[in-house]
Amino acid sequence: MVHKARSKKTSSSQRREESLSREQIIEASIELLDGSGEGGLTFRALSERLATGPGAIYWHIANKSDLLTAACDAIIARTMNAPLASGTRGATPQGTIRLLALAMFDAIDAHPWVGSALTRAPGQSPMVRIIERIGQQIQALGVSKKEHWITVSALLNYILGVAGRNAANGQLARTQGLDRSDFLEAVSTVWSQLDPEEYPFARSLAPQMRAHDDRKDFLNGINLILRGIDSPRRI
Amino acid sequence: MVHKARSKKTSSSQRREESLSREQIIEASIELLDGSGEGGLTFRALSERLATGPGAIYWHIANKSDLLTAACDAIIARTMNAPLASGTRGATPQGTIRLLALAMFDAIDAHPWVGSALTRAPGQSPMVRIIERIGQQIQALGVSKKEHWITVSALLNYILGVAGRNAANGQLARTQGLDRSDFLEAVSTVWSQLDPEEYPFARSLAPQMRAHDDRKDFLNGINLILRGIDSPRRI
DNA sequence: CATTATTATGGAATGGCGTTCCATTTGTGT
DNA sequence: ACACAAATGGAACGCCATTCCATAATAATG
Repeated sequence: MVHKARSKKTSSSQRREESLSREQIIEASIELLDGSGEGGLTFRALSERLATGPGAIYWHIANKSDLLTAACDAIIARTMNAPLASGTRGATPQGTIRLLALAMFDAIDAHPWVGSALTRAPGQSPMVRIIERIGQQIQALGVSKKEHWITVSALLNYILGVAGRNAANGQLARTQGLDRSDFLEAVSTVWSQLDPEEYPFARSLAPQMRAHDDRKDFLNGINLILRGIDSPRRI
Repeated sequence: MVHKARSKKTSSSQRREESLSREQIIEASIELLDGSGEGGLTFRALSERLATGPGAIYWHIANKSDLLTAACDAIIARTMNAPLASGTRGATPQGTIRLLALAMFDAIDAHPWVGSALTRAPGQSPMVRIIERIGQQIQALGVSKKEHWITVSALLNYILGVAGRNAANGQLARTQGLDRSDFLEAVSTVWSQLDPEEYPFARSLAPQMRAHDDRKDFLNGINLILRGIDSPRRI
C-alpha cells in the first residue's frame, strides 16, 4: 500500500506528493518578494504557490515576521559567504571591506526588501553575520579593542543606510514608471525649487544630484569612513 | 437659527462642533504613535479619538503613508529647529553637528516610530530638513563642493542608522518586559554563545556589549566620521 | 500486524485593517 | 431664498495575518 502515498486523485485536491519544508517556504517567499516587492509576500499568495493552505505553512513558520527575517538571512548568508571564496586572499583589510560593502550594496539593490527587513531585525542572525564579517577586517586593521564596536557600527550603518535608501529610490522610481535618470532628474528639479532662504544647501546640491553615480558615491563614502578609522584620535 | 450649529442632540451623534483640520489629525496621530507604537496608528482608533468617521479623515489626508510622513515631518521640524534657537551661535561646525546628531538621537529615542518612518520616506520633506541642517555645517567646515554629498550622506546614514537601531532595541526590550540592562545582558549572552569558529569577532564583542552607553558610543562614532572628514584624501 | 500517538496538512472561519462610497449636513455666494 | 461646493460620518468592500479543526500520513508500541 506504499503507492497510496502519492495518490492525489482519490479525493480531489487532498495532500501534496512531497512534504513541505521550511527551506521550500523560504525559497518561495524570496521569489515572491523579488517578483512583487514587500507587498507581494502574503500567506495567501504563498499558499497558492506552494499548493497548500495557510495552516500548513504555520506548522513550519512562527509568523510573517519570522518568515521575513528568515528570507533576509538566506540572502545575507549567500552574500557574505560569496566574497569569502573569491579572491580575498591577498587583499588588504581595507580592500576586503570595500568588497564586502559593494556586495551588500548590490545584494540590496537586487533584493530591495532586504533593506527594510534588516531594520526590523535588530541583533538577529542576519545582522550578526554582517557584523562578524566586517569586524574581522576591523580587527585585522589593528583598531584598538575599545573602538571595535563604534568602528563596525559606523561602517555597518553607512552601508545599510545608503544601500537601503538606494533600493528604496529604485522602487519608488519603478512605481512611478520612471527609469533611474528620470527619477534623479525629478528629485534634482524639486530640490532646485526649494526656498533659497531656508534651503540654501539642498538647492546647491541639486545640480550634482542630476547625474551622480550612486555606487561610486557609496564607495567614496566608505573611503571617507576608512580615513576616519586610520586617523589618530585627537581628544 | 445660529444656535442650531451646535445642537448635537437633534440626531444622536451627528456632526462635530468644530471642524477637523489636517494639523489636528497629525497631532492626534503623533499621540497615538507615541502611546501605542507603530501598530497603534489606525484609522479606526484615529476616528474614535477625533470623534468622527474614517471618511472625514480622508478628506484631509491622502492615505496612511501620507499621514505617517506628515507626523514624522512634524517631529523632525521641531527637532531641527530647536537647536537653532539655543546656543549654536559661537559653536564650531563640529560642535553644532554633534548637537544636531544628539538631538536626532534623542528625538528618535522618544518617538521610536520616527526611525522607521524616515526609512520609508526617501527624498521627502523630513529628510530634506535634516540634510539641510547638516549640510550647512559641512559647508562651514570648508569641505570641497564635490564632497558635500558623500560627507552629508555618511553622517546622515550613521545618525539615522544608530538612532533607529537604538530605538528598535528599546521597543523590542519593552515588548519582552525587560529594561535596558536586562536586554543588553540578554544580547551579550546570546553573542557569547555563538560558534567560536564562525563568529570569533562577535563573541569577542559580547563582554563590551554588556554595559555600554549607547549615547556615548553614538557620539564617538560621530567623532570618528568627523575625523575622516578632516583627513586629507589619499588617492 | 493492529492500534494508538504523533506529526503534518489544507481549508474554513475570525477579527482587524486601509480604503471607498454615499446619503447627509453645513457653510457661502448670489 | 436658493443653489452649490465643502465637509462629514458611518456603512460596506476586499484583503490580510492568524487560529481552529477535522482529517490524513507517518511513527511508535503491543
